[in-house]
Amino acid sequence: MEEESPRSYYRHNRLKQLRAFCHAAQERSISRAAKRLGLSQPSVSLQIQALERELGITLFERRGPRIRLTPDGETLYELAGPLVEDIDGLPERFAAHHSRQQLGRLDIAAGESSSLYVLPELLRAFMARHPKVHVRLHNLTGQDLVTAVRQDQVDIAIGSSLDLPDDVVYKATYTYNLKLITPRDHMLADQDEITLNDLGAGELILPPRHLTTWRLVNLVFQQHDIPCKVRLEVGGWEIMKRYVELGFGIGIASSICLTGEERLAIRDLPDVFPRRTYGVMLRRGRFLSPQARRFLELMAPEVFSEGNEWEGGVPDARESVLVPAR
Amino acid sequence: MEEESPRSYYRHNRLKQLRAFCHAAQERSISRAAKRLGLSQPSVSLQIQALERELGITLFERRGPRIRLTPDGETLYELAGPLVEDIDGLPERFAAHHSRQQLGRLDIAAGESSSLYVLPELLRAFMARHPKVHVRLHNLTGQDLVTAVRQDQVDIAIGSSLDLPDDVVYKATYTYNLKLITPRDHMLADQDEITLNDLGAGELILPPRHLTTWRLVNLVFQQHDIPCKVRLEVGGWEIMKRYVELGFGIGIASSICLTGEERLAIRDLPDVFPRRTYGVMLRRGRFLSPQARRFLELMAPEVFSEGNEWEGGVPDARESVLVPAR
DNA sequence: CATTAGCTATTGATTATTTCAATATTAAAA
DNA sequence: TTTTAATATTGAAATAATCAATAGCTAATG
Repeated sequence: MEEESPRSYYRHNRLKQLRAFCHAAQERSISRAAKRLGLSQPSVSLQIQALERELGITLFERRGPRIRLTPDGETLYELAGPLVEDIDGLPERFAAHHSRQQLGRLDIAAGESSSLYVLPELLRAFMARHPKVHVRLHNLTGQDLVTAVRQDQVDIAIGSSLDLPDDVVYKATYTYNLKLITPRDHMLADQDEITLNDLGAGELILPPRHLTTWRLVNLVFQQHDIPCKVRLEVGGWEIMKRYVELGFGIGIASSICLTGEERLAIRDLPDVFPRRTYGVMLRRGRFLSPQARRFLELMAPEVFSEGNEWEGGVPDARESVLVPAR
Repeated sequence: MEEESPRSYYRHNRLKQLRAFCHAAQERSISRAAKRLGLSQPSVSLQIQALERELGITLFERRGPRIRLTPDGETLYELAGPLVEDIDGLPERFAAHHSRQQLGRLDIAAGESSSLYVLPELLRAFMARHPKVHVRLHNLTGQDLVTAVRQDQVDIAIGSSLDLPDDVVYKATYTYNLKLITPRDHMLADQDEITLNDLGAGELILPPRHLTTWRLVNLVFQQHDIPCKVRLEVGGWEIMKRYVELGFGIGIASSICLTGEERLAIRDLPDVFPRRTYGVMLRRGRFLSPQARRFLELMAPEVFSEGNEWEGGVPDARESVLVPAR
């Protein structure tokens, strides 16, 4: 009786059969069930017969114009009734799930500077507005950021990166300059013009190699063929500022990490240093969760507004990180 | 976009769509899903497309030869996955439910005499064999017994009834005589022949009017046009026996309730009293639960054996209660 | 006891849906 | 760039669902 191929196992429209059966069981009448289902009576009758034939059981006593559930029918109704209701109510339940967008998770990858200086304000606003979203902030740097985005380990990444693969989109949202920081009593603090040579002359304190700034600074010196003596490589911006204050040397830092409370002299750098941007990295073509979309709207409404090219679609524009934003 | 008629609401094969979707989500591949389902790749692809169209959402990112679930897709998979599995596993779960026949309920309606003298032995055996069946013994009499059977309030009824409607089948399983019971020192205890007139002469104690015996006795006296003086009507067999012992009169009782331990004289009645039968009442055409079928097999194997006309079918034979069984 | 009312089953033609083979298209990998 | 391996599309064929008409059944009614 039972065939083997998977094809035959899923045969016919089992749901339609069960629906016909369940409604008939509830109404205690095939005709009424047909009316409720918007079908003809023979249609419902045949569905139930097919179900009985395929299951090899009798579901209804049929004594002329009356039908009654058999014990088997009762059993099946108990099993199938909830399932049919659940499936037929699926669109509504889905919509409900979808509409309370407060729920869910948001995974953000960010570098140290983003985490320290860019995100706090943003996250405060976002979490206030979406108190039930569970946010996870992953600390990654450089290429790991890109990898996390490519492999869907996070919804979005915040940071700046020099070279991006084709399938990652970058949207710059903040622009910052690199600044020279020196002790207040340093020679360069009052000097009119500052040249690359002044910087390369020594005493330079740089952030760790895996940060974009390190690579950027190195790139500039190489392009201008100017040697660059580095005194110290430190583990982060706050540490660099501290060592500059203490007179260990001069540093090049993103203006983003300068709050104005430091006891430092802050000077512009020569124009050869490009402006840096911080922005969002997304896997190209990624469908964003509602939470992620909300976050992006909050972060840069003019770029990620509801209903623009991001809406459920494939982001297409690319921007070089080395080109100033706007 | 959404139509209103119930017809359009249940349209297409929603289950097939969800099945295609869920398998594709698990396999992360439409082709592999198709293979598992025994379908062609375009078939599954089209099912998923239809589902997306009808739900108005995108379930998969499609970037060339790769697909990934969108957030909406993940949500739907969480909702629909279990449902699809449940429905596709329904035949197995049904079979499982069906095979552990120990479970379930058995509703028996019975009169006082059946409950007191016929059923205990039967129920002990049945309950020992089917320890998990929940048995409910309903105490009803006369027409209520019939009503309960007709309205499916009980699975079966045990008792004897004088007139049965067409849609109730009666199967006699035990035959009993009516007996005359008197005090041991009563005049009739030693009399050779006992006539109707002897009985009607007075001192008769009868059971309550709603019992079959009462109607039967009355019928016999009426048919023979013999007056019958009743001294006392009591509430049950045990009570009647007690009052006869105490010398209040003589009684007519079913032999079924005479255990032999009574301090009574027991005499046969004139032949004009028909033999009574106790038996099973069933609604004609009723599909019996496995429990009920087991009980009947136990009660009268020769009548209700596995695989005879009762097997899921319509019992057809009728028997008059006034015709001696066998 | 025949009749009616109300329901279900059956049938055959019709319609809608699903399916497949062949083919086009796509994007990543070689 | 070509290859590869996946999905999308298409149009025709197979399959399943549907309906109108009708037959059959039972219980209730006069």
